[in-house]
Amino acid sequence: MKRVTIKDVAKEAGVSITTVSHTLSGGGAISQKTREHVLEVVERMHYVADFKGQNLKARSTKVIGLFVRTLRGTYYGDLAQAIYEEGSNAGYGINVIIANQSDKIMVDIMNGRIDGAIILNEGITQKEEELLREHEIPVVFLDRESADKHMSSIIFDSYEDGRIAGEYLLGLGHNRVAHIYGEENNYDSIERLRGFEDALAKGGVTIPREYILHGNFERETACHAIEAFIEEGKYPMPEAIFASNDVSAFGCIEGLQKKGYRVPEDVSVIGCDDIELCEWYVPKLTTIHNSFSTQGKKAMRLLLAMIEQNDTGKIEKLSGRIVIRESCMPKVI
Amino acid sequence: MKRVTIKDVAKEAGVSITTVSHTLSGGGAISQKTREHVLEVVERMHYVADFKGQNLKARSTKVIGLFVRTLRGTYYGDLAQAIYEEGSNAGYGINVIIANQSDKIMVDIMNGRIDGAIILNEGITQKEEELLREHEIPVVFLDRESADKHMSSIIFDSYEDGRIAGEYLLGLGHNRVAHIYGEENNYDSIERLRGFEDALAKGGVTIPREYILHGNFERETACHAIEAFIEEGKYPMPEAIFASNDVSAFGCIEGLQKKGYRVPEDVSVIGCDDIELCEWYVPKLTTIHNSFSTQGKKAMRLLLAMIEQNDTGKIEKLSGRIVIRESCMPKVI
DNA sequence: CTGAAAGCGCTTACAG
DNA sequence: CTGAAAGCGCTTACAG
Repeated sequence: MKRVTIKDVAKEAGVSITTVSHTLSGGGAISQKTREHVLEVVERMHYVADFKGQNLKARSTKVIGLFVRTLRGTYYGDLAQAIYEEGSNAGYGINVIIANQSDKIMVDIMNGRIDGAIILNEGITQKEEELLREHEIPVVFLDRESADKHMSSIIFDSYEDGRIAGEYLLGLGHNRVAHIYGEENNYDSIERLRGFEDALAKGGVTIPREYILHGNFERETACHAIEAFIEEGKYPMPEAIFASNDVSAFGCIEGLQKKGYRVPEDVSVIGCDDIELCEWYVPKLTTIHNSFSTQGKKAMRLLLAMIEQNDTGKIEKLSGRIVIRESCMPKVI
Repeated sequence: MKRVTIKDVAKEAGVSITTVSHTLSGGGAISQKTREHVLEVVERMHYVADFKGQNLKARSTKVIGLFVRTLRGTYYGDLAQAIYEEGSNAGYGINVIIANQSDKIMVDIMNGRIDGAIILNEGITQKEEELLREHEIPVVFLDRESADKHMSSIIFDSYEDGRIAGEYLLGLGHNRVAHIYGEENNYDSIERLRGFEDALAKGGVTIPREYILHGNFERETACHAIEAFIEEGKYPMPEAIFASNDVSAFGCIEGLQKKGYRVPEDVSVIGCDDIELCEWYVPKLTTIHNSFSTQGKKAMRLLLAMIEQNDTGKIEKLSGRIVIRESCMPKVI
């Protein structure tokens, strides 16, 4: 790589580097004539200030980091896009950093390359969280509830999602219901089931252990789980199923159809998240809508408020809302 | 933010910053005793070397940038993931940078924050491309054919994709075929249609202008286009349709079904790309498979070869292959 | 209005 | 084996 430095520009223009720096930054008084001349040379030499040299002194890098474990799946696109848009408006760039190992992530956060971080990574330990806190690095978590002077969280109210699903199925008259559980030990999986059970309990319905199948948030796993349940044939078919996310709801429907059950005529299925595909699927999926772009937008705003206004961090929960489509129907009596 | 610098560590450990730097980098001989002591202090103070200071001198940042216009859609996840994995193995981090304006992208590339770039952005002009070339910045393009000492391209052979689709439909006996065109002025749109037409021509089939509908790579647009075509009712129904990508194929199928046509019994539909959804859809979509993870992997390898081995850039085309599922069937005579 | 100089946090010959 | 010093590419008081 051939780098053109401020020195090269200064020499070429016949001025000091101070003058070049000032005309570029707008700080300091420069005569119209000098300014124009310097700008002309800068343009001609295609000079771009080195990021590292520039920010070594100036500190703020005006870039924020979004740390994720993967970019696969439909969520991340919406999330990242919203963060990007919100950041751009405020003059910040966004770097999406894909990383698994939490120790490496910590280095990336703490090595001064970014002004703040938005983190979606359950692998960050309690200890590492503490470190972020000590070093006063502005952070917003998307997967846990932590707040401090420089730390915020913006998460979905998964308990509420489950509660809404339970209430809806109950209202439809179903009382033999099943659940496709999400990823093991995942916050959302746990909360969605908890909310679901609490809602059902209010209607006097409990959900037996055998009716909790494991979908791991995956289509295939969910499909196999429901097929296995049906093949076993030990328990009567549920009238309705709440799947912990849309993808596993699709898998569940696929399994049901393979075994000859119609959705929603024989079994109602409700999902969670409301990914784009819900609208295309046959039957169109009834689900609980969670807006990832809202999450991204709010996360960025919170982060910016901490960085620029020195605001104190906080925890915000986003509520889902039900989107009724075609995959559920009232119990036929 | 509270930054712990190498100076702080040196003072705390009672050694020079040279010693701290050496024990951390492994360069220079340090006694076992000093090394352990320094490491202990580093650990205790949670010292992480500043990225900017470190690389200002050392030049290489060991991070490569992936520049995209958006992260929405299913392609980017696979692409970014593959690049990430390939880069990790070689000790490189990856920063996905979402950006639209090509001038801003140029600054991000040229300001020395990355060692090389993988670019998926048609907005980069000829002039800007020239600039990259002059500055000898290692770059691989994912959306154009450019090669130079430090510049490579790795693209899909979209002409071949179209050709395969045409040959397949022809083999099925169809001779009244339509096409759902992709995005206007897009390289892939153009090439896919060109390959498709060439293949058909070999079988003596031409595709009239009226049978080229505009889907813009979008589901809804494709759906409306085919519905409008049917409503107009001026031309006989095509026996088979090649959609420029899978998403518009889904839209096309949806439109056909709305109008009472069955796929593939009444009309065969073939897509292009082979996104995950093809496997789930009803009917499962026959399509041309393009592997975005292969593209990402190869792009990263090419880039690394240019950066580390000083290899010369080159252009590589990836061929698609047909994946036959359920959305096409032979012409019934 | 302009420039010499100090300094940001690091690395790296070089001397001892 | 250890450290003082130069230097990476910038910015920013400060002097003139």
